[in-house]
Amino acid sequence: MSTKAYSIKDIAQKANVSITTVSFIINGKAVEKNISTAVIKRVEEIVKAVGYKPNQVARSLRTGSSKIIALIVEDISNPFFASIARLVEEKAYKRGYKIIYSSTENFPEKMTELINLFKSMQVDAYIISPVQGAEKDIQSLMNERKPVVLFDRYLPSLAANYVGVDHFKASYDATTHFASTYQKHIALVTIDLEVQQITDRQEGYKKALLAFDLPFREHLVLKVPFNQQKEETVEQLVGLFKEHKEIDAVLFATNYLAISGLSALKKMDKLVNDNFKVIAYDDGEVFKLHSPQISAVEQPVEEIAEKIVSLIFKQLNTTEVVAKEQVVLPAKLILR
Amino acid sequence: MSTKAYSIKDIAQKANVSITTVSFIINGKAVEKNISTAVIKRVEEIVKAVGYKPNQVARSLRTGSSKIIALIVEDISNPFFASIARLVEEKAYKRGYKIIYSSTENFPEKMTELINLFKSMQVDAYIISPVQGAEKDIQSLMNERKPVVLFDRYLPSLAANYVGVDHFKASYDATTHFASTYQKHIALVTIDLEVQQITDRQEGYKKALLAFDLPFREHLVLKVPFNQQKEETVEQLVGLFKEHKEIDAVLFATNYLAISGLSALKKMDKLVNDNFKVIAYDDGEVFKLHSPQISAVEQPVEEIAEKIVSLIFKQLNTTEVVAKEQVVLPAKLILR
DNA sequence: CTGAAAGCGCTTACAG
DNA sequence: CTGAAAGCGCTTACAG
Repeated sequence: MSTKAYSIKDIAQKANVSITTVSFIINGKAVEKNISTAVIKRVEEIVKAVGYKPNQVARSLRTGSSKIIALIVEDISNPFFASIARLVEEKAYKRGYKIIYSSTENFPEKMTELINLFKSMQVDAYIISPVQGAEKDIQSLMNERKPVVLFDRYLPSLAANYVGVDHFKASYDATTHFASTYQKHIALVTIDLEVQQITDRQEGYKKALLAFDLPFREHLVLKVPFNQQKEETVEQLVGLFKEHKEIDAVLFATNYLAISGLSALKKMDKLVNDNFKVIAYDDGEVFKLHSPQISAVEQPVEEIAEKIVSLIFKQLNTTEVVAKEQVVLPAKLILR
Repeated sequence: MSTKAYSIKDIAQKANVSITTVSFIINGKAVEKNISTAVIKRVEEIVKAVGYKPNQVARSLRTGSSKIIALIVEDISNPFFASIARLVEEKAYKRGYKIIYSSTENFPEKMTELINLFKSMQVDAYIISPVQGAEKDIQSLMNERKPVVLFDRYLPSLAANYVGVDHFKASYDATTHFASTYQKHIALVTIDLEVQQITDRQEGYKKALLAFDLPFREHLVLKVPFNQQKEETVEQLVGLFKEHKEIDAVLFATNYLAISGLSALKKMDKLVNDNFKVIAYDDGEVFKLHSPQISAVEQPVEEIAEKIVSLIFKQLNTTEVVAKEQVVLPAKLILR
């Protein structure tokens, strides 16, 4: 039963040629190496007959390339990351690469550990949604000339490839939409992380208020602690809405904050309508099926994934140093 | 800049010992092998100083173990699979294993290809949500004594480890709930796959009707083609609800069917209430935030993941043949 | 047109 | 208490 896998040696023996010849043939170098058609045919038939697959581990050890790409995100089950994971997998697979993933839960130590682990696995390239404090680790990867693409979060101190969304514009547009429909007390619900893609959203909100001569009111900006339990966030939001009855519009800076927000409203029996408008971040079925439907800032997942993969393979396909690119894609404001 | 990684040889040289000694020390066999404390200390200090990490690829080639577990599902971005992926990753990571994933999109050929690929990567174990027609491939894995755990879908012809949910009981209970609140025309919306976990849901529905002396009406069961576009499904559902105005309850057999169903209702401006009840499959924020809230059959994701991982490691931790287990967990009917 | 041999970085049976 | 050496399964520079 327990059929030991065939090795290149077995094939060579069966075909009565050297393993060199077999290697050339299975690697498509037969013609280049002037192997006779008779030999090629004989070897290929044996390969097919016994179902021989070259041992990738041995190949990796010899070539230094594993055909594996690491995907490091905060949480693979987050719908945004799960979608990216799916699309990236599909695109990489077509090019003969597999994806190995891991979730950092936003811990820099976990990030360090993961990168070391992946290094020792001779992973060929890295797609990373970085945490604050991962700069040295990522820099070390780049020093070793490993293809790296950061996404979602930007690390300003790092000259790295990056694919993300224009969060400033997204929240500027969202806030502008509120202001242009004469909402006067626009709240922003965000998290207390000092990372660029979050602060950008706050800046966009501020600047849009300014453009409409609306005052920036500190107390209308709620910064929810990162990693806080949902129940607690809902409580905080109920508090905010009760305390500031003048609020007539809310922009939520993340998907899950918007979900907590809608839960809070449901709890309070408060309706979303022209006197209380809502825009969520990242679109999803939740928002489409809500009554009324909820407007949302949609990140272009397909384009993000495509860009990530193309940047990775641009590096993988050359030994030269490729100029770093920072790609910022527009989000789409979907009004409902 | 491009610092080549240190090898065991480098460490041995620096420490003035053989690579054998270094190997024993880094593998925790120093005491067992009676290495002197002085040597141990010297080597450990050098290892730490240069940040040496053993090359996993070389180790894999030598030992035949990669410390990688393959996760093969239909679609990693499906929330159910994404949650499982997350939990399995976390649990495996704690035990020193990493997860490599791939989506089959329900194609048996992709499944075959993936398994061959993973074999050549010397993956240590397999967690698979199988497609119909993958029996031989999975059997070949088991013949090679690779730990395998199937989940979500059961393949009756295979004596394999399996973790899943009692779908018969889940839909029996859901239908019973409808019947006991005097709904008379209970529809079932399912897909046209002849896999056990789907047919079980139909059987549960049928048997529950029978128990309440309700007739089984063919035209109240809609079998949506697998892989059909959402828009088309919504149209079909609108058609069903319009044509059969007598329907007063609907059980949806999957998460996405329920979402299509709610979209259809929204489109028709038809409300969910005591005259038209709905139960969805797999719980989620969509159902909690819907107005009114939607009842749902919830699969115990945490328990499923825990059981999968424990079955995998039971096999990984022994060389003996472990008796196969079929674990069927109860779903939870959440009434709202 | 084809092959012998070195070497990728480890682990481990064997020897002393 | 420690080391020399074989070998895991490949690829490739070199030789003929």
